[in-house]
Formats: sequence, C-alpha cells, structure tokens
Amino acid sequence: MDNTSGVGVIDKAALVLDALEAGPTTLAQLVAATGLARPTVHRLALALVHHRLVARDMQGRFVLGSRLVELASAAGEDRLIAAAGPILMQLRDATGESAQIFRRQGDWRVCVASAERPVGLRDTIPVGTQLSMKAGSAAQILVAWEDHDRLLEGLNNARFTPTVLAGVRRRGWAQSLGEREPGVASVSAPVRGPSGRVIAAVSISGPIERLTRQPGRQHAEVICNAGRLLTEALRKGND
Amino acid sequence: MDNTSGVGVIDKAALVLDALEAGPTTLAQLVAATGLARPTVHRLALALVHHRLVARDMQGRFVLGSRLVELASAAGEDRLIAAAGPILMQLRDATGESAQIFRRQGDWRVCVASAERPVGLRDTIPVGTQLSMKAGSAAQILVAWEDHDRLLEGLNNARFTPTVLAGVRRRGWAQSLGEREPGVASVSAPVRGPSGRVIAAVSISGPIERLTRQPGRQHAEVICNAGRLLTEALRKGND
DNA sequence: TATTGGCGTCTCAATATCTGAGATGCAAGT
DNA sequence: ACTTGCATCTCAGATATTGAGACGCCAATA
Repeated sequence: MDNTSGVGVIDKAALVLDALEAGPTTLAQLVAATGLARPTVHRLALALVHHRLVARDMQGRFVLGSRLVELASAAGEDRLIAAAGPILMQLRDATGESAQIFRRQGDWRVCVASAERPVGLRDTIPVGTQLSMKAGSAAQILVAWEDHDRLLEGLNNARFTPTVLAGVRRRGWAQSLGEREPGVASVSAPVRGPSGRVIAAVSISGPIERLTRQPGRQHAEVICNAGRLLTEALRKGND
Repeated sequence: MDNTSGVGVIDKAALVLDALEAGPTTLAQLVAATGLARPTVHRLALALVHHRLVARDMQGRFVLGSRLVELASAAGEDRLIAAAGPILMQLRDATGESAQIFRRQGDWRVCVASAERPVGLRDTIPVGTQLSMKAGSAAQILVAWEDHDRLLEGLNNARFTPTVLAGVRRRGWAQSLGEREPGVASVSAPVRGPSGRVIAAVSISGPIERLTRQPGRQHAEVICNAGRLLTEALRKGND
C-alpha cells in the first residue's frame, strides 16, 4: 500500500505526531524516530507547537498538545464517554457481568469506560487499563474491519486467526475463551463512528463457568444493541 | 500576533481541523470556512483522511478522525480521566460539595469527570455538559494563563475582569458567586500538562448558603491539592 | 425530458514553499 | 580549558504545492 498521502509536509507531520505517541521526546530522538533531517523536524515540530498540537515539557522535550484533546472531544469522545455510563450499566444489569468499552491505542487497547458487576466472582478492568491487541474479543472487534495492512499487522502473533476475524465480520460480534486470561470469557461488539468505521469495542467479560463456552450465543444480541446505542450517541451530537 | 507557524501547509491543515471542530462539513463549507482554494482544501483533507486525522461520514462530509482520540489518549487524557474518579470523590468528601473537572472546548468548557454530593441541595453537572467560558470559576482558571490574544478573547463579554484574572494567577485558584447560575458558588484550581500549561480545571460547586461568599477561603487548599495530584497523574505516565 | 447549476475531483504549468547542509550558540561532561 | 552533543538558525537550490480551469456527476428546475 502507498504510504504517502500526496502532501509531503502532512506525511512528515504525521510521522512526528506518531513518534510523540510514545511519550516526551527530545529533538534528537524525533530525528531518529522519523528519519527526517534535523532542521526539518525542528521546523515542523515548532509549527505543530504553534497550533498547540504539540507542546514542550519542562525539560524542553516535545509532547502531544492539548489541542488534540479538544479535537478528540469535538470528534465525539466526550459524548461517547457520557453515553457510556448508562449504557454500560444497562448492559451489566442485563447480562449480570462486568461491561467495558475499549479503544485502540497503537499496539494496545485501553479501557475508557466500565461498569463492574458489584458482587461475587467478576472480571475487573478499571478505566485506563491497557490490554493487549493480540488477544480477547475486544481486540478481534478492533482489528476485524481494518484495512488490509493494519489487518495483517493485527494478526501478527495474535491468539486469533483470519478465519476467526471473517466470522466476526459476518456475525457482527466476537467472543473469546481464556485468550487474555485463563478462565475468563468475553463477548464484544463494534461501536462505529460517523464514517461507519469501528472506533471502539463494547464488551462484557466474566468467568467461563458462568458465561459458558459459547457466551455469544446468549449475550451477543444485547451487546450488539449496546454498540448501536453508542454509535447513535456519537452521531446524535452531529446532526 | 503572527498567526503563521512558518510552515504554510501545517497552517492550512490546522485551519481545516479547526473548521471541522464544529461538526461534519462538506468540501464547499470547508472552502468557505478556511478561505483556501477548493483543490487545496480537497487535497489537504484527503491527506488528513489518509492519516486518520479526518474521516468522511456516510454523506461524504468530512469529520474529525479517530486518530485524534488515540493521540489525545496518548497525551494523557485517559490517565487524567482514570485518576479523576478517586481524586474527585476525595474532594467531594473533603468539602461536602459536588466536584468536577472541566476542559476547554473552543468557546465552551466541557465537564469530563464529576463526583456528585449524594444527598441534599447540590449542584449537578453531568459528564458531557457544556458550560460557558464567560462565567464561573473554572472558566477563570482556563483563561487566566492564556497568551495575550486568547486572554483578551476570553475576557470579551465575560462576567469576570482582567483584575479578577490577575488575582487568580497570583493566588493560584478562582472563586465565583452566582456567575453561571444564581445561588451557586464555586471554587476552581488548575490542572497542568507536561509543559506546565493549564489543560483543565478542577472545581467544586454548591449553594452560596453553604459555601459562603468567600468559598475559596475555606476550600482553596484542598482544591489546589487535587489539581496538583491530577497534574502529577498526567506526568507519571510519561517519566 | 432536457437543461442548468453546484459540488467534488482531477490536471498540470507556474512559483512559492520547503528542504537540509552547514554554521552557530550553548550547556554539560571531561 | 577544551570537547562533544544537542538545539536552533540561515539560505541557495530543488521540488512540492498551489489554484485556475476542466471534467464528471447528480439534483433541481423548466
């Protein structure tokens, strides 16, 4: 796949932002990470600072800027998080299991909202937890509809296979048994953005003993419905 | 103030992202909003789509892309939200009032986390609520340390004055009485990002009868402390 | 049904912007 | 005191970007 957008400066700026995703980065580190010439990186980084897409920390290192959070909020993140609470609590109560929403974060998925089953044996995933993109039903959802290159990258060293992901796309939901942690089962469904692309996964998880070896059979419908409600919550603020 | 960064393409791309902050936008609307030539906007928007900073909705309109949410998460937003829960609950319990965190969103401030006083008379601000940047102690905090142009813009039509903001900068906290809503008092303190810039405001709010006409006198210390804890939560993930 | 207008997309000659080698300044280390 | 590494800046030259105009498509209108 062609890796350039047709606007060289934007390609380079995207490289800088990608490099900063890992955390505070000196100019020298940015030069190494992006492969660009030092004055080029310097000029682009200062331009991004000007627009608050990047900032500098107290040691002068470059960091991702607060404008990105503003834009993320405008992209609907706040509405997703606001809608998540009631919908996850409904999902928790309907299924009797803990419910979560995950977003992709590079090679990880991050829990951005959760509603925990209050008593007894339960799978606890606090907000902020980073889990692997290589295992679990939420990872399957976040990878299944990616374009070819990102799909192949997602499958590399993953606990699931292309055949499993084909099934996910066909059924519209995913299930896993003991992929992330022995004894834990989970079911997930997609949350889609305005373009129809998958931007998050809504999930329940709990012990295999309670969820059985076919947790999707019983729970897929209510989880898919939660995904649709969340998708609508994102759209509602735009039209 | 010079409004260009020195890299023209990045200036133009920032104009496009700014225009999309308002919601789904056709190419024609983007051309009007940015003042750029149609093929230029088209080319830049497609380049941003390529990098997932922008997407297209089902009607072909341009929208802000999910990569922005990923980058916002990497900028610490998730860690702030994760840390917010316990810290806001501590603040609520210590002060006996509802506690919130606000981020700036253009001409608005958005509640991104809250912990509500469970009983009796209380100020309820659900997550996702958009409040004015022209009134309230959180608005004062979000404006007080801005650069000159954004400071002047923030003061335009505001319920607070330059003298009030000078006091905010000196004391490190803000208070307001009935600015946003009659009968409601609030106190706020800054949450700072890695660069030391204010990226959010942590607040309590409640009835003037309970908070008195000098709410900062009694509560400022514990709110400033909450701001420092949240600031540290953002930094901890980076070093 | 035919025509018109508006919008999105594409081309490419012209030129303005961007690039990066090299210079400079500074601070930390030896 | 000297050296090294890093950040910042300059500017001649190269090339990427620009935007006028063309094209295609579709919805609205006569």
